[in-house]
Amino acid sequence: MKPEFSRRQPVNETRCERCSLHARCLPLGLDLKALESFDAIIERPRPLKRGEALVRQGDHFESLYVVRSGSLKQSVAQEGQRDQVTHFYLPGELVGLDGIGDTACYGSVVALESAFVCELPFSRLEDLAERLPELRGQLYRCMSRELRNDQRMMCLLSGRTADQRLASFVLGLSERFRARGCSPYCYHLSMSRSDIGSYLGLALETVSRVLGRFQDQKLVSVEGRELTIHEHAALVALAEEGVGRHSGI
Amino acid sequence: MKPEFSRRQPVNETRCERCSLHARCLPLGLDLKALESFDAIIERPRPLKRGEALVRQGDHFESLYVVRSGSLKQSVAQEGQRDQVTHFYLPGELVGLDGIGDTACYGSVVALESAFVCELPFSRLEDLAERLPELRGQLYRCMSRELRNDQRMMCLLSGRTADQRLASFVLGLSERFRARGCSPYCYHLSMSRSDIGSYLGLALETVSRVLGRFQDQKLVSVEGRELTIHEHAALVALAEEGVGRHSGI
DNA sequence: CGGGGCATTGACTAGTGTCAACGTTCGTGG
DNA sequence: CCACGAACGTTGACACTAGTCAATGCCCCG
Repeated sequence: MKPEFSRRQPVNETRCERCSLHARCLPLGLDLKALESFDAIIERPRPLKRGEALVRQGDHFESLYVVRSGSLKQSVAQEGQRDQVTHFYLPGELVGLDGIGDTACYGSVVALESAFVCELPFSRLEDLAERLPELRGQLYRCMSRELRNDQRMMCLLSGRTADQRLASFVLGLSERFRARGCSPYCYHLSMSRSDIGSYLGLALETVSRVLGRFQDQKLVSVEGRELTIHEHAALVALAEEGVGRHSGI
Repeated sequence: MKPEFSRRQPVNETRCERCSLHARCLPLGLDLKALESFDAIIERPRPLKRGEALVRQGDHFESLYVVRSGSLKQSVAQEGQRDQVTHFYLPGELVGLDGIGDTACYGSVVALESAFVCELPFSRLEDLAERLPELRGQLYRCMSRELRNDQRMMCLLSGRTADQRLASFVLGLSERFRARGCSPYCYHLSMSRSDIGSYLGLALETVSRVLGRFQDQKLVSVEGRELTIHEHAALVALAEEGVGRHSGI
């Protein structure tokens, strides 16, 4: 019988060395000795319940976090405007990079379901990076990758139709699940339609309608939050289709 | 008579020590000795003519660049879709952070007018950062700041009306000019309406119409590419107004 | 002087947002 | 264990923002 993560003492389970996310996590490429030093600065994982906040907008920035299990969303509150969801985080992803060098955290990060995270106090991470060139490189790479992701998102938001946005979203999650060894064709949406809408710049009603349409067209099946992809290629074609908004070719 | 930058031998003019952008540039906070090491790795500035490319999408990533004068835009070409403008760069700003850790440059960067840039070969910058903790910190801070900017942009694109986007855009440029010691109330737009539209996720006709409306409302004057802000406060109010799209409060 | 890029303006319309009503699921507490 | 309420999701009707297409004018450069 496989021991269930949340039932066991988390302390031992979280040694990086033994962590199943090792291959996709920040310390990628560190040798064993370096990995141990890295391991030593991790604050032992914090369990979060659905809806619980990991950081709140405006909190003093102190740490990065890596998702170990579960999923989270980042959202920013603006001037009497509805909260805007800016990121979803899956296991192995790094939370908080946008707070570096700023006093306060840019947005709130909230668990979408039960989750565990590892905390990396940034000052200790910086000290360690001084001695470990590999770690430094990894940090740069992570931030840069995030910059590229954000830019892809900007392109998505400014140039594409609702259908294209949702196709990209569904495919993006699929890819991220695949990379984690989960099924890329059948997965669970831990976020609400409203979260998806906020993230994609659409009304939640539009999200619902477009997913319904995708289902009618047999591209996917959606049952509540369970999503199955039937026509991957068609979704890709849709997402990349030349005729977005202000297309002009 | 003030010597004009572009007429003099650029080699001497570009010593960081003497550079007027010193206070807003990457080596901020380095002591004199460190500054000299930093100076030593800079490839001497490249002049660019309007429309000339600094990097092309897909080029092998090798260097970061700092704008010394003039302005540039980054744009990414996607699958048979019109190019999408993702950034405008003003003097002192760092170009290319999104290429770190990737083999290829994410987008093309093109001069919007005559411009000079300093080239920082990344491998040499990394070596130097090993010895200079201050420089490391600056790099992190720059990347993180860019992450925050991109996120602000994502919020703008996904939640706000055309009027709000343009108000934010005009104010954002104003702020950036102010920080550089230029007039925040009267400045030159080096980009076309089409570039602005692409950047803001609007049709160029919409940009033109909204700027026209702002002018009718006496918020700004626009004559070609010369822009004057008359009612700063009103623009701020407009940009922050709670009723964007899918507002719901 | 002519041409090409850029900007403006108008007419029309498609795509989404908004509002509203209703259905479904889940969790809580009696 | 069941009943209730709240949160979430779906669907329809309608309105309106912003995109598209098209015509025209302006300005700079060769």
